[in-house]
Amino acid sequence: MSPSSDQFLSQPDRAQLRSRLAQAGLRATQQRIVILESLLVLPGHPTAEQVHRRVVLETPTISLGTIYKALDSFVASGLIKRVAAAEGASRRYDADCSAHHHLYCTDTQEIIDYCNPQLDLLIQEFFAARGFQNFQPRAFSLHITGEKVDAAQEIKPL
Amino acid sequence: MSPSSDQFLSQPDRAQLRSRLAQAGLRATQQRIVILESLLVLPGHPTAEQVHRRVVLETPTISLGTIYKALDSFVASGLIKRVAAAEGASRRYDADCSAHHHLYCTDTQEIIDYCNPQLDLLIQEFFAARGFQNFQPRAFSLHITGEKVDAAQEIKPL
DNA sequence: TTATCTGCAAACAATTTGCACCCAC
DNA sequence: GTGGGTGCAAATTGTTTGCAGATAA
Repeated sequence: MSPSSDQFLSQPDRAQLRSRLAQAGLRATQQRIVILESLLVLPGHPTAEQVHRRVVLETPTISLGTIYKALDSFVASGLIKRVAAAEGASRRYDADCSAHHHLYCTDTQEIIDYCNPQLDLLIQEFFAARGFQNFQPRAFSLHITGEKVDAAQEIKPL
Repeated sequence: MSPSSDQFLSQPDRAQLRSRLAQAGLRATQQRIVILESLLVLPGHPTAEQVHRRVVLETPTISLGTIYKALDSFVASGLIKRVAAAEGASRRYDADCSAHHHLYCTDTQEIIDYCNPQLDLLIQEFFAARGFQNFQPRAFSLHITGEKVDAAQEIKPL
């Protein structure tokens, strides 16, 4: 996270968000800019409702339907992804499309990004050695369930 | 899979299903027995609808509501699990609660079980060496997306 | 200018709930 | 016998759709 702590739309600023939308071939409307910004800023991979709750603070007239339509078009263009989750009723989204893994906190329902290139390599090498019989893999992602703990607490091996 | 190919309820027979339900502390009703059997037999991790479609063949008066209630109680008791999925609108369930991974076929939407103790060990060792800072892991599961292919086709490394 | 997006409201789909009756323990 | 389960229908929740007016390119 970069500095600045005051108002909305500070660090991933409008110009950056605009170009991100443009690169994905999407029209950079006010609504989409704020929606994308919320996806980047909200922790734990938000639902449409959670995005809406944040976005109305800035753009009070925005409708939930617009959130759904924007999220659909973001996913269709590859700008964001739907997150695989076993819990909950609502769809959740991830603005980070680079390869990474997820930590599922059973207490808070948060889904936390976990990136570890060494682990990726380890798994890739494993599959290169003994791969699959009737399946062509394209990508993989590790889902680790557990609980968030204080920095102070001891963490036991799995 | 064991032999026999005639009618429903052959290999995981009623007695076994009964005791599985009993062990989970659930009443072994006719409906629950057939629902649990369908979960074990249907490929690719079914939705409530898919379970219902199979179960009505055997028990025509069973209602979709009963399927939902049964699935809820199965999950609550730990008999089955909800499956993490990024695609689709409906919840999907897994009757196998032992540690295993999933192959997500982007063509058929099937979710195929993948079990590999060597891989599990490799990942466990990796986390034992350099684990997490603020997260206590309890379990992990690898999600591999790709496509099913014929046995004949060549499979390329990821 | 014009194709696309937005906001609203209605429609839809998936899941849950309430309740009278039934059945496994 | 009785507490929990079933079936039905109605209610709720999450998401999609249709369309008239607004707006980015």
